[in-house]
Amino acid sequence: MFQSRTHTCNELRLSDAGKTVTLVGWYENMRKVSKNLGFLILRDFYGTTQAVIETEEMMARLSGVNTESTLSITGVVRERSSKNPNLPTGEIEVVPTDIQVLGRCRYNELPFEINRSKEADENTRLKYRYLDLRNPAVKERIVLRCNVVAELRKSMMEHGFLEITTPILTCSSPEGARDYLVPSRNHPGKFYALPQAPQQFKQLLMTSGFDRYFQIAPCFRDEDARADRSPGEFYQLDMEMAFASQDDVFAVLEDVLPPIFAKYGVYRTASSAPFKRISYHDAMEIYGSDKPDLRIDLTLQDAAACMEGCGFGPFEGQTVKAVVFSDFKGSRKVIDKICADVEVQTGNKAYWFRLDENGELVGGISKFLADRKDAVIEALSLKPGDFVGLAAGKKLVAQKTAGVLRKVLGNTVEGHMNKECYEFCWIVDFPMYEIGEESGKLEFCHNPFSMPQGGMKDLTEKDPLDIYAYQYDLVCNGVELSSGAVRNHDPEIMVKAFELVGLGEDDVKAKFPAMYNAFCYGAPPHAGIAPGVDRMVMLIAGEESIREIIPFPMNKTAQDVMMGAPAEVDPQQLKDVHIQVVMPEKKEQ
RNA sequence: GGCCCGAUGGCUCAGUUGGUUAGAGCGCCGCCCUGUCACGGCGGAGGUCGUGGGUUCGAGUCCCAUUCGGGUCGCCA
Repeated sequence: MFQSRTHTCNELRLSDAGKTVTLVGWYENMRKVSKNLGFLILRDFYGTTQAVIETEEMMARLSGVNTESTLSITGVVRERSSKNPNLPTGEIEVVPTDIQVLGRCRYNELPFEINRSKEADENTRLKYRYLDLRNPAVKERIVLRCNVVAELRKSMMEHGFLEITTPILTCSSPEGARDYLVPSRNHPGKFYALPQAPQQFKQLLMTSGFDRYFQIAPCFRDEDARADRSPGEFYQLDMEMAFASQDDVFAVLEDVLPPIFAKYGVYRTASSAPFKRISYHDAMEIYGSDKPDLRIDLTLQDAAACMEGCGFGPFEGQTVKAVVFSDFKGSRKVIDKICADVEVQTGNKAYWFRLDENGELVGGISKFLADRKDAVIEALSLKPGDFVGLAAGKKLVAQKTAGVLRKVLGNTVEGHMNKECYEFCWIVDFPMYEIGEESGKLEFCHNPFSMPQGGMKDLTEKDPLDIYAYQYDLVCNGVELSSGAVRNHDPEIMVKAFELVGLGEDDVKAKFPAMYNAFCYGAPPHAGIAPGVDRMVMLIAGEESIREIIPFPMNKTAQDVMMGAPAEVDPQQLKDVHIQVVMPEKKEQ
């Protein structure tokens, strides 16, 4: 019969010498030194402990037992004659009197070596995720996630927020991402949708009088993945506050997040309150991004004026943005790599030149600037040793490309980035409306729930494109953690806001019936935000891929290669929910 | 859907302007080793080079198509 362990594999110390103990865990490996002497490493969740095999009998117990089998080892703790100071249990070893195999590993070759699984092909790791997770370095990320989530909960509760769960089966939202649909058995032809976010429910909770709500909320969106965006499902620290302003929301997160980042992060320092606030307009002008990495001290400058008429085709009649990098030490090879990276990430070219130590413009597009050297130096305030990166195009394109160039430069070349910290900032004052690129008509910039700054007055009097929303983003180290807003709780302002984009009261009622109706019964002003839990843990862990901090991630194409999802289902199941599958036509050759 | 990169033993990778029998490290198997700890030594097994065409006397290498994976743009209120 299975005998419970007396200690974990990270517990025994020199003071335990002489005790009889039982350890359980995975047979990691054996360093066999002779026929009857070997050092077996047993690993459990907590750590590893060495067992010394020094009798024929015990060696025979392990004959034919593959590594990664689970074992129970009972024996006496003994001081090692040669200690290993690098291990917590390195001063002792267990001399077995009994070894039982608890769960046999049937394969002597694994898809990858457990302790090196992070080097293996990602699809193989995901297929054998249960083996990948045996790797302490992989498992550690999941433990970290647990700790961070627990701290978030604790801190939110301490700030007076109540965790309230909201429905997973709800209805399709007419705005935003593609929904995941769930067919209804009892209501033929009708569908539930998985929530893209608990947005409307949390606003309804405010209307019901719950003053401070939060939830570690699962969110579902059927959109394509990125390195920092898992497909299908993700978690948000969703929160909402009644009778609250933008500043009230900021104050809570400025209090909650930095201590957790500093405690668990790979970097031990985080911005303290208040975080820097940057308007959307300024962020695009100065950083070329609405999610600037403030660890990089480079900024964008306008270069169109001093480049005008220089004869370089891509600059003609375009906005030109420059990033000046002082004391540039990169080689030509590095410059080419930077330009190539920018092109991959933006689809647009980056250009450059340098002001060398002798005060001459050299490299890149410098030959186009020969006739205006002094003017360029003055306009961009250049000093010898400066590198100038450039991007051109329509205003937004030039800004975004230069923004990526700024980021790549800062990350690649030493001198203008202090990596070892978490720099938070708020991006505020987003425009309420924009002219849609495809439609050419006025559209909501972000979401229609936000309160326009200036309220009804601005909606009726101002040019819609000059109206800002109480809409904000939380950014950390160049990663967008969250959007949030002061919500529009006034049905009249809501209808007016919709009228500007050609919709009316009927549309508001049709799209958000519960919320509209609820707001007609006396709603509190309220505001909220929903930072992405996965992205926060990713930043805290210092991981580049979001898959490293999710226990069972899907691959890029939203498949679970371990479980085999998505999968076909039994025809009867389809019949039950009144679904007929129409396969897409195959492409003609 | 567009663009970029990749695919070579179980894992990670090398493979020259196309050239004879496709290599290395780790892992695995066998033997040796009485204090290892990334143990060491000797030997061994294991590869239709993602798939299908093509060019060529000859293709891992060049061309075309295709599949899969990753990154990115679109998309993500």
